[in-house]
Amino acid sequence: MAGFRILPRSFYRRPAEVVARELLGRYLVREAGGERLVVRLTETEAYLGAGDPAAHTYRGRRTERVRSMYLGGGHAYVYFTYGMHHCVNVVVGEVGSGSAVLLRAAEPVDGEAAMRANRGLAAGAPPAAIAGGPARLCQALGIDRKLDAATLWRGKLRLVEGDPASVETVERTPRIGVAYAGEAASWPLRFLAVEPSLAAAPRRRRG
DNA sequence: CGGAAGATCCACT
DNA sequence: GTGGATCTTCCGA
Repeated sequence: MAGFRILPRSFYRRPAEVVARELLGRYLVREAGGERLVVRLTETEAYLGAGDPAAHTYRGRRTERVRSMYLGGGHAYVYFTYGMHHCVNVVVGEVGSGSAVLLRAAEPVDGEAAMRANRGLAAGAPPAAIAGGPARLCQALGIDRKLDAATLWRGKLRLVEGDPASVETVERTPRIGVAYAGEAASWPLRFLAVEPSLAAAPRRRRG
C-alpha cells in the first residue's frame, strides 16, 4: 500500500543516481488551491554536479539561477526554459554538491481533474498526457519558480514514501536533450519505471 | 551589451 | 518528422 510518510532528509543525502533510482514509485504531493494533488513518479534523471557537462552546475558554476542546487539534499530546484516551460529537480547530496534529480514524468494518483484543468486538456485526453514530461508535470501541479528552493520535507510541495514496491523493473537509458554534453550525453542516468501493463500492450506500428 | 541556445511541448504535414 | 512559440539566462566582447 502507498504510504504518505514524508521522506527523511537522509534519503536525499546520497549520490544522484541512487536517489534517482529510488524516487521511482514515490509520491509527489502538491497543496494548491485548497486541493491536494498527488502523482506517482515514473521517470527521473540524475545530474551529477561539477563533473557532469550536462548539469547546470558543470565546473562548479554558481549563478543566481542555480543557487538552490547548492542548498543540499531535500530542496527543490525549479528552472524556466524555452521561454514557456518550468522543470523541477530534487536537490541531492551534501550542501554545496550541486547535484540533483530531474523529475521527468509521473502519473496521477489524486486530484486528476484539477491537474487536467491545470493542463488545459480535453476530457478525452489520456492520463499519460497529464504529467508525462518534465514541463507537463510542472504545469499539472502548478509548479513554477516561486517553488524554487522549497523544502520537500515540509511545505506545499512534499515527497512522500509512496509505493516504491509497485516498480517491478527499472530501465536505464541516456538522458534526454543533452546532446551538447559530449561524452556525458551517453551516460545511462535516466531511470524509468517499466509498467507491466504497458510492457504487455501491443506495439504501435511505425509509419 | 548583444547574440545565442535551451534538461520542452504542440500543431501541422 | 519538422518547425514555431517565447524569454530567461549565460557568456563573450
